[in-house]
Amino acid sequence: MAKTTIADVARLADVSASSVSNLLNGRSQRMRPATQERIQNAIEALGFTPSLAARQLKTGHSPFIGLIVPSVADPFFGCFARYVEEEASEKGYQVLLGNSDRNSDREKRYAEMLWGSGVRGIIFGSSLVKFDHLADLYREGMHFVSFYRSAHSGAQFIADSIGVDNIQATRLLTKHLLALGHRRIGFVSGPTDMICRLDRLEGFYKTLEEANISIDKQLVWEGANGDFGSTSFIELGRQGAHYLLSLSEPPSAIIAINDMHAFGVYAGARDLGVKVPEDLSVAGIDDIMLSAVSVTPLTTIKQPIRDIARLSVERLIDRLENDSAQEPVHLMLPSSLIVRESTSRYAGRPAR
Amino acid sequence: MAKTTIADVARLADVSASSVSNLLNGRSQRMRPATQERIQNAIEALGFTPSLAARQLKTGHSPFIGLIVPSVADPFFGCFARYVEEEASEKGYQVLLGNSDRNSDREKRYAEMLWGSGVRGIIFGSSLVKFDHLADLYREGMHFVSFYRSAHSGAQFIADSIGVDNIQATRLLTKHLLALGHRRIGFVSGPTDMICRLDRLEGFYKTLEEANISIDKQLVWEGANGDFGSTSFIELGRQGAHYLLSLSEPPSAIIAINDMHAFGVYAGARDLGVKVPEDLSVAGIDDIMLSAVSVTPLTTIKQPIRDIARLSVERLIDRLENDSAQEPVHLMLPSSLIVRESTSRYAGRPAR
DNA sequence: CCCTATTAGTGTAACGATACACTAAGTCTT
DNA sequence: AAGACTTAGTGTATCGTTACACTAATAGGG
Repeated sequence: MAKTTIADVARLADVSASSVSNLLNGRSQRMRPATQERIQNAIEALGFTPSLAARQLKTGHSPFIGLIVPSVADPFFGCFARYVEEEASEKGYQVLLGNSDRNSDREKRYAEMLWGSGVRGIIFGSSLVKFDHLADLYREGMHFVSFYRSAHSGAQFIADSIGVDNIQATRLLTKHLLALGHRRIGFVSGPTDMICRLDRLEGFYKTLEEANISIDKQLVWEGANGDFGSTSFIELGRQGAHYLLSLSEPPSAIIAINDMHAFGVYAGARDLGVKVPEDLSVAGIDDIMLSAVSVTPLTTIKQPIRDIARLSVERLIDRLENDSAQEPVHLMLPSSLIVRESTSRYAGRPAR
Repeated sequence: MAKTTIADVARLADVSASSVSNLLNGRSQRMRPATQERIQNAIEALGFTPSLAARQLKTGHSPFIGLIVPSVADPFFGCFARYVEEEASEKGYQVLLGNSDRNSDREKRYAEMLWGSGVRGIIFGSSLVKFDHLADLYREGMHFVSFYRSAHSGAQFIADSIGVDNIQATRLLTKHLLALGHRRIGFVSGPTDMICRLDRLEGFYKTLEEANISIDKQLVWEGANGDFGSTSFIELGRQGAHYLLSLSEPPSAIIAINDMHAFGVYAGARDLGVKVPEDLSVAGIDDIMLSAVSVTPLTTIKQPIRDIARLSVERLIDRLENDSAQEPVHLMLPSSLIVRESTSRYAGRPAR
């Protein structure tokens, strides 16, 4: 119960505390194998584990990284969090989890708590358009890796980012629906406070333009801004579907900003007796686990989430350990269209 | 960039470091309001945050709690993790996340890492039947709160537990199906290495017995034990459905060990052209967010997950802060049956 | 107006590990 | 055999905070 210290080990092994410390820190070439073994035995006999607090106080860094996601209850971010934790754990780091609800105040408060805890690197699962709330911490020396924050943001500083090309993602989706004959395509985006959403919307608009289809702003549902945090993505998707399907000229296909919203669109369509895919094609982005096995398997864009998680952790740890003042890194991984059963050829009539 | 310390604050406010420390630790009655304000201003001017490492080294405890779940990628545990984080954050604690895949070695390794990091309390989202791998840490002084570990376990020690009555849960479900006329009821449990699963199975058996229905062990699918960790709950549910629906006398209803498995059963039924609920009734346990809005909304047992999370955090922090050597606490919260559309009256024929 | 309480602070020794400069032997080299 | 070098360690100050024992000054009571 009373904590065993390096001094206890030293006493038992009949060496100085310095030698124990040397062994612990890989300077084992500085002692004879016999001494090494004696220390090793003492460590095991006492069940000694070094105090991270003391170590951190002395060395100035801790084996923790922060992970801030909108909500780990969302399957996409839950999955991301899992891979991040797995990768970090393999590299000897532990993950401190925070849920931001995409609220910049919460992000800031959380990041500051982490700084106080000695954490010097944070992975963000979301990228708010506004990033300046973290500028102070960045200047103090905090490192950030953001899931998809491309270089085009006008922030006061630029963090590393890793993700997919979101413009390309919706381009693939839009082209797919156009090829199926759809001409009135709805878009359920929710609040466009994140860069990835802005880009997804842009890919959608661009592709329509290129196909010479006039853009009807009515077909883009951004949701109510107020109650965002408390309402789940599913519920938002449902509201979006209700809105779009109640238009005087409803769309025959809907792209949702992500798969959870798409499931909400399923639910909304079902509420109104609209059948997917017969009456309405639906497509999402993310390819969460459920999308493949839902009763109507969802057409979507697969994000290489495991790779993104792995690379994010690698990037962050590299920054942490070789505090290289390199240029920020922006990686864009390929994403791919996965056609399942939720999209079908335009039946020549509106959804309802 | 250079860390500001309590001494910097003291210098600026023209007081001793002790006074700053006193203010920081709520002993503000020991100084005049004017002094207090001077210190406060200095803290803000310098953007000072105390070093947790130093504080921890001195006081011996850290504002961290561990959370170990099978996988945060699973929506149920993701949701649990979110509520735990929220509650902990409100109480000034931060959450260190670990994914165990329900592997006791991983649990142990993780718990030891946490101990080394100064963490003195862990919340477990799963309760392996075997618990002894944590006995050493328990003796050293680690506190555990487990999601549902009832008193009946024959472990070397007993931790606090909070959860629902799982026997009651499957009793409600089984009675519901019996009332709908089902007599051959399948059960997709997956590996029964967790206490909650054992109890759920027990509730199922007991209720059948009470109804004088002979138990056919064939109807209980426990899955392959080997590849467990890597296979998702959905995939397991699907395999279970394939197995049960291919029996010479298939069941007309299936209870799944949780909602994710139930979605897997949906998928498995769909693979074989079996319609839910017309041909097959399906019920789950958990009531995750998706269950209410899936294309066939799922009949399930609602777990008061938010309350469980809240109480778990409260319990743990109480143990941490008032190291009361009280008796272990075992709380059982009520759960309730939620009937949706995935269960229907027995049609008088087997599923296929 | 002296003695005792109270108020408003301060000084110092830890907490446990580490890095660096140091030393006392032993080993080469020529 | 003397000097240089290597090996195998050790001593000590330090990281930033806190708890506790301490003190100086003011206030109150008789």
